[in-house]
Amino acid sequence: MASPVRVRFAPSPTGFLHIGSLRTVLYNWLFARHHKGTFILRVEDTDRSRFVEGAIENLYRSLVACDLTPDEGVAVDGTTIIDKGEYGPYMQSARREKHLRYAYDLIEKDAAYYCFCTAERLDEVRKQQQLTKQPIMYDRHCRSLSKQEAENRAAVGDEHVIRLKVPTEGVSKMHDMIRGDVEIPWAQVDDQVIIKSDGFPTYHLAATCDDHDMEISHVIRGEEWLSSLPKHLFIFETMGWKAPEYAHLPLLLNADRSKLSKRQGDVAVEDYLAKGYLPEALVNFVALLGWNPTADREIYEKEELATLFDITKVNKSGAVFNTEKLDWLNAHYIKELPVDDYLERLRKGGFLPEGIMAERAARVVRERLAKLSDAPEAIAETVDCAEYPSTMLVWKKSTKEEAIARLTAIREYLFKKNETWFGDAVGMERELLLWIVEMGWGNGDTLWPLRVALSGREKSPGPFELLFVTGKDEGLARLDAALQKMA
RNA sequence: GGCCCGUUCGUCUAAUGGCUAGGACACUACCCUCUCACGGUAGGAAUGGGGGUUCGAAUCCCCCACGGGUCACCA
Repeated sequence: MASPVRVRFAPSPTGFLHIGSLRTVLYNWLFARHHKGTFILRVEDTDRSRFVEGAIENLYRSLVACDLTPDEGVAVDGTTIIDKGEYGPYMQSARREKHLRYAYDLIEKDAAYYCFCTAERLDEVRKQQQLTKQPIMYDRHCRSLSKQEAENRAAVGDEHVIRLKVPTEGVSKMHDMIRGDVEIPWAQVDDQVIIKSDGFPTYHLAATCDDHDMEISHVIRGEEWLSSLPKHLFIFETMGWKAPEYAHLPLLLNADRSKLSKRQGDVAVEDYLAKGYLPEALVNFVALLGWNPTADREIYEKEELATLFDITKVNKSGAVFNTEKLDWLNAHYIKELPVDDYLERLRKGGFLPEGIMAERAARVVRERLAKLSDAPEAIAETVDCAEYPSTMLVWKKSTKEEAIARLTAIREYLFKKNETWFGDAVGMERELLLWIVEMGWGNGDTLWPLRVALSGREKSPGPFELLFVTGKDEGLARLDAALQKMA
């Protein structure tokens, strides 16, 4: 009689979807799908000072773009933010009354207390602790206040917070699905503020209460939360609630192994998407950062990952976010796209210049793209004939006279073809190669001048592909220009 | 600094006591070839160090080193 699996992603609306968060989202999503459970989006907006306008819409857009749309919770319908599901509200700030009630329950159960210490006093205490090299913690000054006195002061309007009254000795024993058993001495755990002086709860209270109320079965989150697990478990225990199971994911790192940060490159999913990384590639890549189902494959679809997913097999150590491999994966996905889909994505991303030649060039350069944003330059180089010296037209093992002869003959040959003949690069190649053999020529001395005449470049796509791009008239014009140069 | 977590090729990883530690990216060489790209083949490249346990250790235990996380009225 296993209870249904319900997992959540609970970001604070402070900006964009971080690439590390994408992996957290993905693992939650995979876990939910694997267990036929529900994936929930809850927005943790209890710190009003950090709220960023448009952040939720932005975040949600990234989730949708990666096809990781939550089943339940906060959603964006057009331009309005709505709740989807029976466990709302899913905007944490709207649950404030509940949090407050739970905080008073905790006081009732002698697991929390009022604290009237000023910021100045707290600063002073911290300074002292720093000087004497003591652990930096709240000195529990208000913990000994009588409940009656504290309540009176609070009732009179004395500015206060509510702190958790954690045990002071022994160890907190925890279990993590990835790391196994973990123990943290209570002496290391602070009397954390759970209700701020503005009356809003902090993460520790809000997240645990909401996880309980929303019947979250498994909490899959970043490793940075592991050290505060004792507090969370303490709340579950004193409230008499069944705690969810926990999995703390290893962090994503910069190349220098520090925590992945903005300083060293893009960290926003939207930035990667805007640069023309395909969501499929991004998801595939990020899934394999910290976990791998078989060891001898790199390409996986999301659905397949979901059936294979095993949270207990996730690595314990952080993974460097290495863009080189992402590029390779993305190039692979670009090559696998159906042509129409490929062109459509280029167009949507703003990477496809106007014009029939540009579209033809887009087909030709596809295999050279690591990301869609590479397309405009590649297309331009294929469409435009560069300025070049006449000497470039001569193949290394050939002569100017031979180049002129070949180009003249080719010009004549192409002149007799109709426009549709140029629409089939593969057909052209077959026929021209045969013709070259018939004429007793070599590929190099023929194709090199042809290709240079069409591209004006040492390096370029092949001559047949270039003819496909230019079409008949432009192709002939470029041959004429080449012959002119050598005249 | 206290506490917690971690440590397999440069990077992502596989191998949960038992073949010469496997794959991928990147790199190099070769092949294909009119150039580039694609593709193909091959190659170099790792169990942080030291002690144990065991017939046998990347794998289990201990110590050290190193890295990361955390120590807010932020999440």
